[in-house]
Amino acid sequence: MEMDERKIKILQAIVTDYINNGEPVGSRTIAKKYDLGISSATIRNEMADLEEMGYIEQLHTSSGRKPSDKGYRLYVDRLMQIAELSTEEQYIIKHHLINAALYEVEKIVKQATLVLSHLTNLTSIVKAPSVQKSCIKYIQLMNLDAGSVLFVIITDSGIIRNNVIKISKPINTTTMEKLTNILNFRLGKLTIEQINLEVINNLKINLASYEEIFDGIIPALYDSLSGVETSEIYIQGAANIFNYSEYNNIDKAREFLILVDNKESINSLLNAKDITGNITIKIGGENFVECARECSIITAVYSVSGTPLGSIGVIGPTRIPYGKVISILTEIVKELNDNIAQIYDDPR
Amino acid sequence: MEMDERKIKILQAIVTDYINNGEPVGSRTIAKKYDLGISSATIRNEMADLEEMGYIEQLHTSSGRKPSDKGYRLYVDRLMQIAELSTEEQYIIKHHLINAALYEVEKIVKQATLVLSHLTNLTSIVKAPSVQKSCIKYIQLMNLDAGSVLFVIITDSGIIRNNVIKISKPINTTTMEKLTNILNFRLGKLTIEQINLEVINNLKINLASYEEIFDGIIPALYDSLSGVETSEIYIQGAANIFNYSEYNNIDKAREFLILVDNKESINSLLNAKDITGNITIKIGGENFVECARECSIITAVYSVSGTPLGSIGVIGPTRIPYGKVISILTEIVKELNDNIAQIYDDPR
DNA sequence: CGTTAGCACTCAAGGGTAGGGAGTGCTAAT
DNA sequence: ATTAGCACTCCCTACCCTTGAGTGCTAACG
Repeated sequence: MEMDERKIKILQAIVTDYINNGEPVGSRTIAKKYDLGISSATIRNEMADLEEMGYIEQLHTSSGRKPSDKGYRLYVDRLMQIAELSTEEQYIIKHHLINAALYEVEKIVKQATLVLSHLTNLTSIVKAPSVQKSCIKYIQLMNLDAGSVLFVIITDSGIIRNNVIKISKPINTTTMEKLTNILNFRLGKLTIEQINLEVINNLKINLASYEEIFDGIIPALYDSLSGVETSEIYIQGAANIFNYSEYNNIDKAREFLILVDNKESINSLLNAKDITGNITIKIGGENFVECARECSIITAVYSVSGTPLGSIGVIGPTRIPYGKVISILTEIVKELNDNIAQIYDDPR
Repeated sequence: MEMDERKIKILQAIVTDYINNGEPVGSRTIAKKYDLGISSATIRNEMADLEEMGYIEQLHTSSGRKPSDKGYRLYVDRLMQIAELSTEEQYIIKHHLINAALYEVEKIVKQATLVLSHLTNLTSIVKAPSVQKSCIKYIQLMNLDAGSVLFVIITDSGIIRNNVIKISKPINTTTMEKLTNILNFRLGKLTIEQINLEVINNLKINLASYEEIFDGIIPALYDSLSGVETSEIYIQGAANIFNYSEYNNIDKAREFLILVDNKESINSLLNAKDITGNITIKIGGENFVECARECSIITAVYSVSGTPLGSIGVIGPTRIPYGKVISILTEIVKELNDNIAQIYDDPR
C-alpha cells in the first residue's frame, strides 16, 4: 500500500487534532473540521489503510484513531511546521536569559531551564556543562591558610571549579608558584577525565626535588580532581505533566514523576550525542529507558565555540506540540550559546 | 472539658493508627487493636469529647475520626516517641554522606537530600548554604588572560564562589596584588549582602592612585558580588507523595507537585529561623503558604561551628510518621555537620 | 471504479439504583 | 460510669441501562 497525497493530508489532520485535543479523532471530525473535500466514509476507508500501515492506532474498536510513534515520526520528519515565535516569547527568552546572573554559566543554564519549561508548559530537563570532558586551560594553587590550599581549575569551556586541599605542612609562595607552573605545563590541554593515576605519577618525575611537598599535596589533588562532579541534571516544571489529560490517571502520573525524579534515567535520556545546534527528537518507543516509552523527548546541545557543553530539552507525552516546542528550544539554545559565548568573549 | 489520661490514650491510638493506615479510625478498631480495657461505646463517648475539643475530626457523620492539626500538635509535643534508627539506616547515612565528593559542601548537602528522601519515603527539601549571609574571609584576584580576571571569594562558612570579570585593560601582577590586599582589608568580615554601592564607593578612596584600574574593575566586581546567587533550593523525591493514599487524588497530587516545583514557596517554607540543631515541625495550617495547608514540614538547620548554613527537611502529608522522620533527620543533620566541619577543619 | 449514504454493531462513559459495610449517636440496662 | 443494642447515616461498589461517538460493511451512485 502506498502513501498518496490524500493519506498524508488525513494523517496530518489526525496528528494536529490529537496534539491539540488529546482525544482520539474520528472520521466525521476530520470531514467537518478539515476541508479535505471528501466524505467521512472515504476518510474511514483511508484511516483503515493508515492503521494497517501502522501510522495510527485505535484504543478499542469503536474509538477514533490517534497517531502511533511511527505516525508522529512521519509528522515530525515531513509534515510539521515550525511555529513562529511571538514577539512576547522572544522578549521573554532574551530578557530572562540576559538577566541571569552575569558571568556564571550554570546560573544561565538553570535560568534557561526555567524559561523553557514556562514557555512550553512541559517539563524541562537539562544537563549542566560537563567538567569531565572539558580541557584544562589553567590551574592555580593558592595558599589559603597554614593548613589549606585553594585549588582552582578553569576549563576551556569556561567552567571554573575549585576545591580546598588540606596539607599537613605549609608550602611557601615560591614553591607554590613553581608547582602551579608545573601543573599547568603537565596537565594543561588534558581533559579532566584523562587525568588518571598514571598521569599524576608522571608528575612526580618533574617534581623530584619537591618530593616532600608532592607527597603532601598530590594525593589530595588527585582526589580533588577525580571527585569533580559528574555533570548535574536539572529538572523544572514536573507538575506541567498535569496539563495533559492522559496524565490525569494517577498511575501514569506516578510513573512519569518517578522517571523525572530519577536523575540517572534523565541523564541517559539526555545522552543523545547529536551535532551541536541540531534538535534531537525521540518519540515514544525510540527512547530506550523503559518508563519513557510513552514520552517524547526533544533536546538540543548547547555549546561554546563549537565545544558541546551539555544538553537542554523537554520531556512530555508523545503529543507534544512539536513545531512550537522546537522553535522555542531553538531560540533558547541560540540565546544560551550567545550568552555563554559573551561570558568567555568567544569570538563568533 | 479536660484531657484526662484516658482521652490522651485514645488520641494517641487514633493518631498512631491514622499515621499507619491513612484511614479514619472508628471506635471499634481502637477497642480491638489497642488494649485500653474499655468498650467501643465508651471510646465513642470519649471521641465525641475529643472532637468537641478540636483534637480530632470527622469527614462525614458516619466516618471514623482522624487527627486535626491540633491533635497532631499535641501528639508531636507530648505523645510521640522518637524511633531508634536501625543499624542499616545508620550505615546508609554514614556511608552515603562520607562517599559524597570530598571538599564540596554543596555536594554533600545534595547527597544528604537524596539520603533523607530515600530513608523517609518523603519529599526532601533543602536550602543550600547561603552565600549572602556569609562573611567574606578571603578574596583573591588573579589574571586569567589579557581581558579577564578571576575573582575568588571564600567565606567563613567555607563556601567558595568565583566569577570571571572582564576588563578592558590588562592589570599587572603587582597592581593586582595591591588590589587584592585592599579588597581583603576593606571587605573582609563583611557579609556579602552588606556590600552595597556605598561600601564599594568607599573603596574608591583607598584606591585614589589607581583610579583608572578601579574604574575598569570595580563596577564589574560589584555586579559580580551582587549577582552571587541567592541560596539554592534542592528538592528530591517529589514522587514519594504517591506513597500516601490521600494523594491518589489527581487534584491533590497536582497541588502538591506544583507547590514543590515552585522554589520560592519552598524557600519561604524553609525559612524557619530556629535554633541550630533543633528540629522545627510545622503542621498543616501552621504553614503560611496557602498550598501547604495540608502538609507537614519537618526541618532542621545545619551549620558549621555554630554558624547556620542552611536548612534541610521533608515535606509530606500531615500524617507523616513524625517519630521516625525526626530521628532520621536528626542523624543526617548530625552527620552533615560533622562532614562539613571536617572539610573546613572546624575544631569541635 | 472510486466515492458516498446508510445501517448495524461495538464499546466507553455516565447516570441511577440497590445492597453492604463501617461507623455513629442515643437509649436503656447493668 | 460503662456498656450492649439498635436505628440511622453515609460512603462505596457493583450492576444495569442509556447514550453517543465511532467503526466497518454494503449497496447505490456518478
